[in-house]
Amino acid sequence: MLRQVTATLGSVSQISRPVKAKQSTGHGDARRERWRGHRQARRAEFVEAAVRAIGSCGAEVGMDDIAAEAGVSKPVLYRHFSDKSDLYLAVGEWGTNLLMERISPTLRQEGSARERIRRIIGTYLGVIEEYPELYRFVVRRNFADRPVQTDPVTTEKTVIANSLSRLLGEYMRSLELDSGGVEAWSHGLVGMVQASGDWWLDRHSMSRDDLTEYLTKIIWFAIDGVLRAGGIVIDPDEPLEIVPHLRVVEDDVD
Amino acid sequence: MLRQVTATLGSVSQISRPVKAKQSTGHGDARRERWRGHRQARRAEFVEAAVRAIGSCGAEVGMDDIAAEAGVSKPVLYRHFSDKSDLYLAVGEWGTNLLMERISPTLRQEGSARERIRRIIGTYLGVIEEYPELYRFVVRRNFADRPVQTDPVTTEKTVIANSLSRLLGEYMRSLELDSGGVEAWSHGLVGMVQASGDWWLDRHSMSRDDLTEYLTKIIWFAIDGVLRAGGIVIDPDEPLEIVPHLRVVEDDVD
DNA sequence: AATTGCGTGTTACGGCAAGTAACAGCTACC
DNA sequence: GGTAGCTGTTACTTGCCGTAACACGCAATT
Repeated sequence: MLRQVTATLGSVSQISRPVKAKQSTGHGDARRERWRGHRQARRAEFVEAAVRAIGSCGAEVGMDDIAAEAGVSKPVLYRHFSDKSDLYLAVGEWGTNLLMERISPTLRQEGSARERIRRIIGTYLGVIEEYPELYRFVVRRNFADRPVQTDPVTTEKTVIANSLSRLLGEYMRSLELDSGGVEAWSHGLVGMVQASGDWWLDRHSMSRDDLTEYLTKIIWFAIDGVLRAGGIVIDPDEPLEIVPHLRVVEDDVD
Repeated sequence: MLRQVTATLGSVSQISRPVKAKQSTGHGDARRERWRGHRQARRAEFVEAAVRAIGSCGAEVGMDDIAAEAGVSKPVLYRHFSDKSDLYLAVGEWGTNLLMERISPTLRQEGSARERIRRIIGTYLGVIEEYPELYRFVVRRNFADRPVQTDPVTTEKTVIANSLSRLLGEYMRSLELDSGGVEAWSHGLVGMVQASGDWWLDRHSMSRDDLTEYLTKIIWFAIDGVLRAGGIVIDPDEPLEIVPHLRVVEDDVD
């Protein structure tokens, strides 16, 4: 199960730090080429180890812990990750990937607008409930030393919010509505779900289904309001004719 | 200006770490009592120094920087703050306090529901725009070493969300609606505004007024939807008859 | 077959920032 | 005067990220 997800991680990693196409750099050497796949596999393996270490040690793992979990010593880790942030970022990608792998199929299923929202939120809450320590690790970021732009969570949240932006933007434009607020709304909605999940994870004062229902309700109202303001009324329980397709990271490559 | 805000900080600090009422503990000594006010003043002074240091050094200030800014050496700092988190928490409180000091008066003004929402959001965005480094410092938390419950931002966000909960809860109950989702919604809305602000601060891809307008719009739609679902319709531009009063931290003391 | 490139791995160290002795002086209560 | 509680210092320890230096293995080149 984990393996399947990780299998796709290599390509994702390429996105953040694209592999230099080093074929024919003077002394064209087949050796570097030969190892490339292996290096990716190794990286993924270490990311998995990190995920396991986070699960056992909690969100405050050190590099030594992760190295130990992977069964190697620290310098080995640093051959594959430039620094802690790099690894953390990879872990974040792993999490995003897992989340997307679970959300995508629900989007391909039939369902009304509200039902789709419900499934996305339910899936999200399910994931953070399943990996609470990983979630904390990713979300409670500790990168005071790094520039803001490279911050893992910001990056991951941005990825998700951007997907949502594209989705909403398409809808809005296809309905010929002003899409000026779409980006802000996307980031806002993502933040809303994240914050609620954060709070819920700490307190657990209601069931997951209840929270899912409450969030679905308010988000639907928000979207419905925007549509109504544009003169469009959609029945929340009618199947959607426009089927959305999430494009997560692939579009960002080229 | 800053001084005014800080003047109230002493009492806020008491909330998080209540001063042991040590009068008449065997050897009732007037000396401790005499210094108490002084210690609070000192703490506040250091918090201000920290805020200044954050402004100049950026969010990744060290304790040495702060000590230098305050014109003392590090151990002095540690006489007033048990550790870094303690100081950070105090800085967070300072920020929350500033925010609340600015929001409160706008709530006492007349205005429709939508206008009130707009003012709160606009004020919030104004504050984080005015203190971007401070904001990053507080929000991009780095406390992997501390238990989750004592996390500064969580604490501060919870404070705000709780105020909102009380506010919304009162409304809902006075309108005889189900208030079960109020807490989740509050945390969600706070997170939504925070996330949007975060994104906006990084990108600055639209004016503050535009973002305020977009957020106001979607939040109003959300609230309006909840009310309509309960059979209540409120004109967003009519003055509110039920005037809210924010009670921020005072209620948490006893 | 020998060399060379790129991977594997180790132990031990450097460096930076948080936090802590240990020490010394000042003021006001008792 | 003695002492409690503050003022302040320099110099240290600790912990963790990250690195230097060194050794081995395998396959491609020569």
